[in-house]
Amino acid sequence: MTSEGAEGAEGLGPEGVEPGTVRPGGRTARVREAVLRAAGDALVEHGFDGLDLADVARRAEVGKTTVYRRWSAPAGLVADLLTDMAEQSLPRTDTGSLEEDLRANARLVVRTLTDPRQGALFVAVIAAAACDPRTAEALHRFYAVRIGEWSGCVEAAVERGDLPAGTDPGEVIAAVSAPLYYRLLASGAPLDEGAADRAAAAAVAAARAGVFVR
Amino acid sequence: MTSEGAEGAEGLGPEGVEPGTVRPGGRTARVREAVLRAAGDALVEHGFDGLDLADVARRAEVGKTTVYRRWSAPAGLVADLLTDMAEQSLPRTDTGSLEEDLRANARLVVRTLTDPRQGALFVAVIAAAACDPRTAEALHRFYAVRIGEWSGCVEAAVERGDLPAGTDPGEVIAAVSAPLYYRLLASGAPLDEGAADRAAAAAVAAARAGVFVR
DNA sequence: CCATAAACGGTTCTGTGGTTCCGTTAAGGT
DNA sequence: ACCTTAACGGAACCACAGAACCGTTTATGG
Repeated sequence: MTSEGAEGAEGLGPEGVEPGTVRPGGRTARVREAVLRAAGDALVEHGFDGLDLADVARRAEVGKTTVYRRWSAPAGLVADLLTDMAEQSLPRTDTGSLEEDLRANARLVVRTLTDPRQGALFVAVIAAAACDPRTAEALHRFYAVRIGEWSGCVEAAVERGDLPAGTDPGEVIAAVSAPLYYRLLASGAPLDEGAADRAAAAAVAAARAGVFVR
Repeated sequence: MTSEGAEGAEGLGPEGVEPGTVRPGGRTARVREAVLRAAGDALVEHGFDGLDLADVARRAEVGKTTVYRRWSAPAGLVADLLTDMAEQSLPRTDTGSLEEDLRANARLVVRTLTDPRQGALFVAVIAAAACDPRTAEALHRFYAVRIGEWSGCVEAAVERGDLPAGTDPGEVIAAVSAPLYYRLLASGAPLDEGAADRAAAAAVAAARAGVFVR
């Protein structure tokens, strides 16, 4: 600390830069990975409101100071977890039939949401997003990625004249997921294969009717 | 309390009965009302994770001991708030046209969810439900009531042959709300009148196609 | 109208979630 | 290979959410 000219030193900004941004390699990356995995486990077990950062630190075998310093609040940790989840994408099916593709998508969503681990994780993550704007932002990005991944099969359907020209692919994909999430979060109606197939069929019917034409 | 034969007295169960159940009149009812109102305000302002029971007590001008005793955890308070919300229902429209009715419903939902107070309240309440099973239960009951209230117009449409026989009214109503809640909670897509009208149109198209026939 | 105890409410106490401090380890530039 | 300092980690510390205690108010049955 001998020759700093402008900002940075002490007392000027509340914090210089986010920790983990200047030296993101080696140890830092390893810590992040371990903490995010531990956070996922903790969320599955205790839900969002039961998320204890000290517990996460213990699971990750990391000092709790580190967790508090890098992610401050529970919501921040979940937000980071979400950006991580958005990166690891699963490949979509492409059968050449819109019904089939959307049904496959719907069933995948149901399988995910009813899976003991994944389902609990999604519920917790959505709870977190409903509590914190920055986490909500991260969640929106996550779904934008997921919707983008599956838009292809709708675009193909439009291409081959199976759907009206100008149909918004994202709207169609979202229309498939929406009823399933509504069951999960709001109505509590059962999430089974029948629900999945109905969701897909409803989206197809609406799309064919031109409801999603921009 | 002179001649109770079996349970009740002391030391048997951890707590005899829930406070507020034996003498629900007068003061108790007044307190409940004030606390629920205050809880609503607090939820709107700070969200579910920022819900502080002491703060609620202060707003309601009630001892914080009372709040802790009667509702124990924040989630319990929200659950009670939800049963209260389920009771005050708004009347639905009945224009005689399925499209019109569903569009009115969709627009009402959008108006509710985008209203600064109501919207925040719903988000907070859903967050609470995503954190606690008993609150989730209360939320499911709430939506069962709301869906039941609007089922009439679908039943009428079936009656007059506007929809296939055997169409499940609840499914149709849920199909209207689902995309709107999906936007609110998951995708973050804008919640405007266009979205409402599309949601209603999609539900109608799917229902006409017989997707919701039991 | 009175007696009983249900429910309320102020105060005090405590466990713990989160912060601060400071020494140690190891990225990353030269 | 070496030096600077970003980032980690243990320990002591603190504020406050939530429980426990006990006296006061007031529903409710007779």
